[in-house]
Amino acid sequence: MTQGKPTFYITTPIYYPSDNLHIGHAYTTVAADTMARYKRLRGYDVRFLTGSDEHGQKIERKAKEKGLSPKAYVDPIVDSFKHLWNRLEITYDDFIRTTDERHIKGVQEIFQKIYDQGDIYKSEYEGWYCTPCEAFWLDRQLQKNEEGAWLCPDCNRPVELLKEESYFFRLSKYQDRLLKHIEEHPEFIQPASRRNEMVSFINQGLEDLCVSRTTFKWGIPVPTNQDHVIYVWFDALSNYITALGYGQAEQKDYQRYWPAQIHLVGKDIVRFHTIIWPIILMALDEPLPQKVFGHGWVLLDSGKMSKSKGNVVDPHVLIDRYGVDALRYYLLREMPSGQDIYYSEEAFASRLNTDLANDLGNLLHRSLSMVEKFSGAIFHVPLKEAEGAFEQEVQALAQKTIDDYEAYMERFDLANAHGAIMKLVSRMNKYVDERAPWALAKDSAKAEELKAVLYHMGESLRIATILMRSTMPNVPSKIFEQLGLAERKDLQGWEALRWGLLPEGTKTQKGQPVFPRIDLSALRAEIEAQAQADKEEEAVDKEKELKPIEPLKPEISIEDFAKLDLRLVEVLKAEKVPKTDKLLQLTVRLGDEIRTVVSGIALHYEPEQLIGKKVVLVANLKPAKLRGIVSQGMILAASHDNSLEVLMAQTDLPAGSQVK
RNA sequence: GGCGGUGUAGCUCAGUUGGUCAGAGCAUACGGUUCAUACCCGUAGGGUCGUAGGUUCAAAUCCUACCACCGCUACCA
Repeated sequence: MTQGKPTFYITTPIYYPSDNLHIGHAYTTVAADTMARYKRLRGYDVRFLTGSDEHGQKIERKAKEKGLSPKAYVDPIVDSFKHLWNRLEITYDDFIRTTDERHIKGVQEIFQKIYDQGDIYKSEYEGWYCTPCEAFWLDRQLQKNEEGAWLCPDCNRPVELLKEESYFFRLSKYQDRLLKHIEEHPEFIQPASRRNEMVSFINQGLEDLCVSRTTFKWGIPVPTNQDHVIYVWFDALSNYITALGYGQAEQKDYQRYWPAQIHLVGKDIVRFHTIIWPIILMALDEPLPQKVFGHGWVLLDSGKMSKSKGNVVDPHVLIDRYGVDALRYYLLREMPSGQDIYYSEEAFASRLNTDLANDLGNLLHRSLSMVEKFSGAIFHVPLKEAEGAFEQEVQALAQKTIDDYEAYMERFDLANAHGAIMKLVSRMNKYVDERAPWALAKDSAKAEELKAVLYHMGESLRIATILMRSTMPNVPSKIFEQLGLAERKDLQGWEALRWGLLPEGTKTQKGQPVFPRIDLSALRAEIEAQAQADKEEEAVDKEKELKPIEPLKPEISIEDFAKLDLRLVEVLKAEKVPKTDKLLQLTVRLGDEIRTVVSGIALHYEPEQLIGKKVVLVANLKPAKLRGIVSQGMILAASHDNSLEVLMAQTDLPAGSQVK
């Protein structure tokens, strides 16, 4: 049936069901869907995959808190994913869950194969683990906060030191091959800035990757060792091929669709997709995907959107308010290729008004009004002689628009692809003005010219609407209907992207405007009111809220504590360490001894605020060099989130007093 | 600290290999039109193209230094 057609396999990341999805996820999936629809329209045999990444300690814990099995906890969340994708009219061909039997089987096959050939080996892993992020971090990746606790570089929460027997994947063995591949295939990592980052990352040397865990159970067991669970990236990335049947009995789809044309991912996970994943495939001796495209983030004024910050924008609300077509258009039109955008509802509404309501919607509406008034609601094919320079220009631009759109889409430059369509629409509005059909209508000698003008308006709209079909699931068919082409499916497809197909006698059916204008001033007022309400609510919440504290460290004895020698010291001098953000160099007095201490508190204290104060020093800490300065001890401070306070004595105890 | 990137009109940004490159869209002001969803069309705004040098007949476009911001990476007792 579809034999012989070129295939196009596109994927989104599989999303983690720990919270609701926000418009950032919506962007990724809408972008992939638009590309999938575009390729289908162009006649490709498309396979579009999305899914959910359901394993891991975090899910296990959350489920336990709710008294549910992990699967039972995750099921409704996964349903909510599918519900959102349905509302956004995402036409995925397959939705893979990492809890699917097919995936589990496939991952175990993959793991076993690589293990058997010696690229996975058992060793012992000791490392810093961030529970919320479910990630181990290398020493050199960690950040240290002001009181010396190691922090996760991702979420800035404290990490724990864990030791366990683990399986390791020999990334290092494939390092050179990977680098060579990246250099020989410049299109493999897009955009180029990401490629450069990955190249420099690889050049620093890859360390073998820990690919199993024993600290939790909720995952895919290592086939030959049930104490171990296969860890996140090995599990998650494999979805792209297990969904096609890899490692299972039926591999027809794998034969057909692999390698993928594109993995669309957020820029934060480019590294995993361009280093770990290709190396897994190399170890399997399978071909690599053609392209990994790392898109930017949808940002809010208050910072990156993330689940933990809670500042999400609910796509459902936006769909209710503006409709799916408008939301999809906005996201794709505004996000510059590979860059971030700042989302605001006002910008969204403004874009909707200018592009869709004023330009496209209004062009349709005014065109049909004129056809009704001047031509009895019928399009006529004009005589060639009636076409002048303006008509030539319009026809040429229509063809250029098609070419540009296709060129941009091939480069995954969705913003410019949509911009190209709007250029045609804008030109047509100007064309109407230039040709003034209402004037032509008054002169019976210009009847043929009038036909030509109306025809060019209709034909441009038909072409622009075809180009919008990949983006907009609903409105195009309404436009075709109003143009009188509802029954002519043959004039709505990619093969109909040629000038002059609008048939003689087409009867228009003007309807309601397809994109109603948004009242911006009302919206601004509403946003204002909402912001005010949020603020008040937030203030109340803040008072009530008891944030969970960081987990306690293991118990110690009094002897352990006695090893610490804490002393009160007087700060004599304080100055910023040059070329650092966080470091202050303090000169402190301990009895009659003068010491230098470097402390990472510059973000919270001006040097003057500390001079003369009595602070607590870990006096017997082994000295260490920081930025070339020997730090003889460490100053104690309390911190929470982004606030920090250095502990100070309130009375006039002498410098050198013990703290215990 | 290393590597890379960015800094152009009020806002968002285009500007290939140096010579109509000083631009587009939005916003604003004024004018026009009436077919249209107070829409569309036109005109204007005088932005030292981050700063300071340099190369060149000629630089937003090349070089150097510096400043600011961003990304990756390292460091942060």
